Amino acid sequence: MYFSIDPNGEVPIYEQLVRQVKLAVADGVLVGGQMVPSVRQLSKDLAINPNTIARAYQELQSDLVLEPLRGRGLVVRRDSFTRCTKARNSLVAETVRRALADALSGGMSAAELRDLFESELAKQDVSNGKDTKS
Amino acid sequence: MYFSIDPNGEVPIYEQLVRQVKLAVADGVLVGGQMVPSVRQLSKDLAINPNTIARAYQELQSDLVLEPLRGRGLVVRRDSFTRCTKARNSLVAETVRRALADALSGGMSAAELRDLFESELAKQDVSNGKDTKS
Amino acid sequence: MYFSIDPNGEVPIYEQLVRQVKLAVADGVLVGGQMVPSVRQLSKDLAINPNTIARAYQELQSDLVLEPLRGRGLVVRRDSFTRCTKARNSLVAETVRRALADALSGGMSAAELRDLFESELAKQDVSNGKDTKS
Amino acid sequence: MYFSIDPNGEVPIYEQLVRQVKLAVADGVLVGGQMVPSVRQLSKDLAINPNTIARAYQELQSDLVLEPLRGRGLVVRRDSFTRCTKARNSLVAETVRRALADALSGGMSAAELRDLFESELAKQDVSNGKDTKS
DNA sequence: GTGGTCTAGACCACC
DNA sequence: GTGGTCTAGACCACG
Repeated sequence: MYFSIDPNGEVPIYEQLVRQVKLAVADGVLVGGQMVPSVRQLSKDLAINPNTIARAYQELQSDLVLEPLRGRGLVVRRDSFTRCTKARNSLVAETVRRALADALSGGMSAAELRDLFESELAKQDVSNGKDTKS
Repeated sequence: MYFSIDPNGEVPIYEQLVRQVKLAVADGVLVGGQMVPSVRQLSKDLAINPNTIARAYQELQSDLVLEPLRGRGLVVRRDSFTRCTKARNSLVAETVRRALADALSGGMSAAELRDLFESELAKQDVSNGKDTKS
Repeated sequence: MYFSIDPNGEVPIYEQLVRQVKLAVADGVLVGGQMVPSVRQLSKDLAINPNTIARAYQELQSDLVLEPLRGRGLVVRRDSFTRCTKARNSLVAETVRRALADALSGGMSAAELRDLFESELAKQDVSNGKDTKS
Repeated sequence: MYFSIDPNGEVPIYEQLVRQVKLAVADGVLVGGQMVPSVRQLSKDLAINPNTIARAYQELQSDLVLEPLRGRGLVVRRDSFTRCTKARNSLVAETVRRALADALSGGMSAAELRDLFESELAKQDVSNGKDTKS
């Protein structure tokens, strides 16, 4: 289970991590009870400062997604699947809402918008389709 | 023609302004040759620091949306409609793309996603319907 | 409005700050809309690293006690009084509960416990009485 | 005589053990000369790392609560009852003091505080009453 | 001026 | 080994 980080993107690194962990839980890639990579390990793998990883893990704890096994590491909470699914839904809904608001206030018709949505969906769904189908 | 600014939102105030001007041009609410409010005027109307307005207008000039009318203010460039429409399209496309990426990597099915999109579209399209239809 | 920090105590500095801010809001010393000292200012006043202050303020934001006025600083949210009062109550209740649990499981009688409580209350209430009464 | 450990609580496991042993001595559940369970035994019973048990027992020896019986294990010192009672008292007093400090600095009135104390006392005293009385 | 992010490196407690 | 805390200092975006 690995994460892909864009250190030069506009969204902070720690937030990319937080989001990806939540999405992974919602997707079922990370399941309750499973350990996440240690701070030091991830730090090496992603070539990112340990403090940045720690901050992401910290936020995931206060969001009740991870919990500490003291002295041993961090695990995904068993009750976090529902929470992460909800988080995913509101995250996506919010982004969709922003897209709609911009589109409509910019005079884009509902038809154009729907076309754009479907074409983008076709692109991304295909590329992920193989994994999803298996 | 007024703008609605959310001073506590996550997107910077100056960027909200830039975006709203571009969307207004794409929508046809602002047309070539039309003057935009003066920095001082907008600053009072929106209760926002004049520097922030100035920064937005400056960016709109370097984006070739506005141009100065020597000593009299700023006007919408006559060739900016196409440009703003393109900007709107790529802006919306980008947001849609992000929503799709998050949704799919979080295990949301294409069907769920489409439902969410349509329901949000129904909400916002209805509320804007009157203006759009005219 | 100043805070008293014990840098050598067992509780982390940033948490002492978080708690004191919440208690100050519950007490009415900090009211909605009021600005809190800037990170740099507090950092100088308390002789504490700015990052530590920032972390406390960060937590206070995610706890919906503070909100940013972008570019200008942080203010107490107008709806945080109730929240902080509740936080105070559960904080105190939790501590009392722990004291009771230890006392009873250690064979201390309810009478002894009540005496101890009243005597400590007399001590601290007197010392704060003057300020409270005014 | 068994201990109840919360491995995810905020207080370290070894300290929970130390405290519970002292409280048991103060309560009279553990008396001078009595043996405590072996490290290996407790480790299995509580599903806790033996090192953690060992650390707690070590601390209890340096606190003069336990003493080794050469080659046979650890026993409660005959003079430890008074010591543990004092430890219990200062432990409880300290916790009460912290609760009071937080309550008063958070604007909670002495009356509210007393109510809270009595209600919590009623709860816990009732539930422990049967055991205590027997 | 404000807060936010990231890096670097040190030290600690816990298991 | 694990995470947690703190310090130091740099850089950035925002108003």
